[in-house]
Amino acid sequence: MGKGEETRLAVLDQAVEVARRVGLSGLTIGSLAEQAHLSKSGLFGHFNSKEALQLQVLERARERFEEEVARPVLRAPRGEPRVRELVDRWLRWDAAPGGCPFVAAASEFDDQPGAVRDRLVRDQRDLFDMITTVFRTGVAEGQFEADADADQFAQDLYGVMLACHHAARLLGDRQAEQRARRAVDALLAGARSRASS
Amino acid sequence: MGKGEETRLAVLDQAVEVARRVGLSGLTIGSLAEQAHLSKSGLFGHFNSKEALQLQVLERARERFEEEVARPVLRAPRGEPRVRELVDRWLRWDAAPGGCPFVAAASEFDDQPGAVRDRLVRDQRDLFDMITTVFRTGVAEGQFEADADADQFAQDLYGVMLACHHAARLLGDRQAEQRARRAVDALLAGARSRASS
DNA sequence: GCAAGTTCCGTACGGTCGTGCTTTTCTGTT
DNA sequence: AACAGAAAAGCACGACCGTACGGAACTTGC
Repeated sequence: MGKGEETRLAVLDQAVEVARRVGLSGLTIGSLAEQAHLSKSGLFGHFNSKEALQLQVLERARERFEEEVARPVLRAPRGEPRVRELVDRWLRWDAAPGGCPFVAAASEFDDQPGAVRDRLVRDQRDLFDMITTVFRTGVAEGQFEADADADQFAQDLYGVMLACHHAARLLGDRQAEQRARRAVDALLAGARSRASS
Repeated sequence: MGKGEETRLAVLDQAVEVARRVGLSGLTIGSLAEQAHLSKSGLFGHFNSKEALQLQVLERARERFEEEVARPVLRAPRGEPRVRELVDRWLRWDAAPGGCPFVAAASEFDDQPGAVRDRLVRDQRDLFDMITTVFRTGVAEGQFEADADADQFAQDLYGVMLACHHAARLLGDRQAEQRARRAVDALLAGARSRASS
């Protein structure tokens, strides 16, 4: 890895942290350069446009999410344990200072067309697909009701995470995470296959 | 109402619409002035600072929410009908072009201290209080389990709304609202008092 | 240890931001 | 109709934004 690549990654890692707090459009070349001990033009040279920077920040955040959440989850036993592993890791990811960068970015760009929004939509779709897949695996294992709606489960679970994010972050509610876990319990209880007959 | 007050309100109403799309920090004096057919300084004179403008936008949004959602809800029959009325009106409010202005503002300011954030927290707390009150009324009516957790219900319901907001707005999912209603059904089913013995 | 190429800095430009000041235009009252 | 006060315009400012370009400083391969 050349020197350039090295500093580029360092800048991106820093930028992801900043974006958690101020969002993608809150990022500025100047302040990022300052934090990286670079000149504005020095930093700019690595990206050539602000939009490219934002896209790469998004990509880096996605990589991190896959490392810390998505991939490890697939190593947990199929079905309910895997769902719980997902929730655990997701909550941990979300609890990082500044919260989840995608949540911040999502509400910024949900009405602003462009490459960033497109990328964001793709990532969010992938996330939903990941959830439904994990859930459907549980169905295939016979742990969840055969006619349970995976898309419904995904949206519900996402809502639990968002509510936790907001309650904890904005309102400073210490019990938000605990409530989120209870909500997941209820979700799972509703999906669990009844031992009928 | 003098002329000044009249244009001030017109500007604020316009600003609320804009803030739904670009957030509170996305508001700029210049573009607002253009839309209001005013000069920058002409508009600025009504607020004297951008932060004051943001605060007044927040206040106007709150007024609107109370008119369109909070107050009418209290006229619905206590208990489950009232909860459903809340969900109905809230979904309608949220479906307005640009979505809910508070959702946009909340993730912008959840990590940026200041008067705007403080105001936002207050409003959000009031919203949660409203939900818990509506729910507890249902408990008092005997429609919901006596030991049901109103705070849990509020966070869950808020999550349903947020998930709907994001799925519909960012992902363009047409079925998001329908899923939200199903989620509310499940929530209510879980809270409904069992006709035991 | 020198040449080639990458990495970074200095500086500058046009633009927009929020914000003051002064002056003109409009409103409402007597 | 005249006048006092409010409302809006005009203009200027300093700051910061993203972007561009040329040269200095450093790496790297030979």
